[in-house]
This record gives sequence, structure tokens and C-alpha cells, in this order.
Amino acid sequence: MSAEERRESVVRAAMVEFARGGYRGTSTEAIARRVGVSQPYLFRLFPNKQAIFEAAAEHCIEETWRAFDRASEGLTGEAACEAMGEAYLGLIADREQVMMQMQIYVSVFAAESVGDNEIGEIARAGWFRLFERIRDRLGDRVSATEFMAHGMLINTLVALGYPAGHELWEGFAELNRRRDGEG
Amino acid sequence: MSAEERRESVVRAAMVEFARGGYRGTSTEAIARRVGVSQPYLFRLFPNKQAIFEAAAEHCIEETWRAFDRASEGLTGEAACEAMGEAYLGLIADREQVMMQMQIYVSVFAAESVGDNEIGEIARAGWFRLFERIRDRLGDRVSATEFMAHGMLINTLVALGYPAGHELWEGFAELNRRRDGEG
DNA sequence: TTGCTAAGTTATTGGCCAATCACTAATCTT
DNA sequence: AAGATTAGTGATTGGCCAATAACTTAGCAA
Repeated sequence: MSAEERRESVVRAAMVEFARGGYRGTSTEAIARRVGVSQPYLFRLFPNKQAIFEAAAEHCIEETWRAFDRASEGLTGEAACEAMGEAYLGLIADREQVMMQMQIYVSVFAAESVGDNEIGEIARAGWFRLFERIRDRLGDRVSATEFMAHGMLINTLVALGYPAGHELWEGFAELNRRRDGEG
Repeated sequence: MSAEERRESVVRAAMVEFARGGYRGTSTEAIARRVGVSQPYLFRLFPNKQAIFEAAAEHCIEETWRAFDRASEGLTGEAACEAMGEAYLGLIADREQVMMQMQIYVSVFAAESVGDNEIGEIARAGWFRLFERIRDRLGDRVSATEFMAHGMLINTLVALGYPAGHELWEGFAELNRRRDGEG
């Protein structure tokens, strides 16, 4: 397998592992095992552990957008909003995608606390790009902000692991119904 | 100082450290240093590191509610919502309070991935209790859900470290103005 | 003043982990 | 077929860290 192909499989494996354990709680050994290569070989493909995390973070944000894009292609405004909302509910079927997003958020502060702004800049740029694309599709900033807010609530409910049918999920569903009714 | 008083100061110190580094990225040594005691003494006060994290998590959620409670005492409905929204903006002045919340969220999944449901149960119970109290104050479930969603968006913007005045913050402010106008 | 209790320390250990080094095996080039 | 490039491994190391064990100090009661 070429180095470039390997790098891609490392990024996918890293996403799964980092989603579970976070940056500090994930060993390069665990990533290597999942890829099926030796641990030292990761350091031929990436300069260090942080570079793997950054690549996984980039990939995660792009993947999120692709899911929204696919779901709402050709739509705008309220129709796009509904399509993307459904896409989000599909996305969270695997908790890992959501968890990786949250791991990015907490890693920014940790990194910046020790003087490293690199992850932060990647994350801020990536997240803002996601926001802009959503805003362009929904047509206005306020709708996009509200969409993101709902997304962040979903992330939290998923992370905390409330089972389907819990009152918190019901509350969210009711909120959506009411919004769709008004909109 | 009595053991009980020490335990309380450990919890406060632990919140700061865990907020920055997360569970795995925080050493008991760092917590002890912040408290001003030796590292092994922590294990006289708590059975293990996880117990310290759990205590800090509990404390964090309770503290959040106290801030809301103080701000909205005697108010209900829309007035309570505005008061609590302002309180939230005050809360995030120290990024640590917000970050500890997010660290709780990601720690639940990490713990449950290795078969430990304890943190998860504490976090789910604590967060739901927070939700119920807010719902009771705001008067209905949908308002509470929306309030929480906005809170989770704020958490994310804070975690990612967007500076005040960034378009994302402006979008949020506009959303609030519009909602207040309608409400 | 002795003996007890509660607060606290120093020293240590066993395990994990990122990263480096030196090496091997296969494929491609000329 | 020789030399060069590319993919990949095994062994190791130095540092960190949770937790334990053994010891110390200070107050207090009889």
C-alpha cells in the first residue's frame, strides 16, 4: 500500500480512537493496531501524534459537511434545513462522528493552555467554514446559528448517552415540530 | 484543616485542572500542587482519581444551576429566560466552568467504552436535573430545550475560542434579539 | 507523659507511552 | 544484476503517572 493510502487509513482509524479516548487518552499503539501496522510506522507517515490528531480533526469536519451537502443538494431555505436536520440525525447513528467533534472542542483549550495554538486555528477555521456553508444553504445567518445550536444540543445528548425516547429527546422533537409548524 | 474542608478545596482545584486537561490529561500531581498538598494525600481524601473527577463533575453542574438560580430568583417565563441568558454570558467569563462541562460530556463516552458507567450515570442525572429545574423556571419543555441548545452553542464557541465580535458571536446576538422581539 | 487520633509527608514501584534507531524486504530503474 | 527507493518491523529508552507503604508531626484526652 502506498504511503498516501496508508495515511488515509490512519486518519480513519485515528478518528475512531480519538473519538473514544480523546487526545491524551489515545495511544498511538491503539491507532496502529486498528490500522494493522506497527506503532513506529505511524511516525514515518506523520511527524508526531499531534499531526495525526489534526488530520483526523480536519477529516471529521469535512465529513460532517459532506453529509449535509449530500442531503441538501439543490435545496435552500426551509427545505434545506429539514433535509440537513434529518442528515444530522443519521450522522449521530454512529456516536463516534459526534464524539470526535466534541474531542476537537476540548482539545483546543487544552492545547492553548500549554501555548500551542495550532489545533485551535485549524478547528476555528474548519468550524467557521462549516458554518458559512450551512448559512449559504439556509439563506441567512440566524437560521444557520439556530441550526448549529440544535446540533450542539444533539451532540451533548448523544455524548451523555440518553436513550432514544428519553424526555430530553422528546423535548427536542417537540421543538422541531413547533418550528416546522411555524416556518 | 479538616479532611472535609480539604476535600472541598481539592474539588475546586480539580475543576480547574480537569477543565484544562481533561481526565486523562490531568495528573493528580497537578491537582495536589494547586491545592498545596502532596500528591499521595489526595488518595487519603478520595479512593482514586476517578472519584475526584466525579466530585468535580457534580460540583460543576450544581454550580451552574446556582448561577441560574441566583440570576432568575422569583422570575418565570420570558423574564427568567432573559435573566438566565445573561447569567450564562457571565458564567462563561471564566472559560474553565464551560470547559469542565464539556470535559464531562466527553468523559462519559470514554468511560463507557471501557465498561464503566458510573460517570455516565452521574452526568446524565445531573444534567437532567439541571434541565428540569430550568424547565420549571421557564414554564415549558420547549423553552427549556431551546435555552439548553443556545447554551451548548455558546459552550462550543467558547471552547473553540472565537474572539468577541466574531461573526459567529454576532449571529448569536442577532438570534437573541430576534427571539426577544418575537417573545 | 503517655497513648491515641487525624493530618500530612517522603520514597518507591510497576505500568504505560511517544518517539528514535537500526534493521529487513520488496519493488523499481537502468 | 546492482543500486536505489519505498514500505515496513523489532527493540529500546527516557519520562510520566496512579497508587501504595511506611513514616512524621501535632493536638488532645486521661
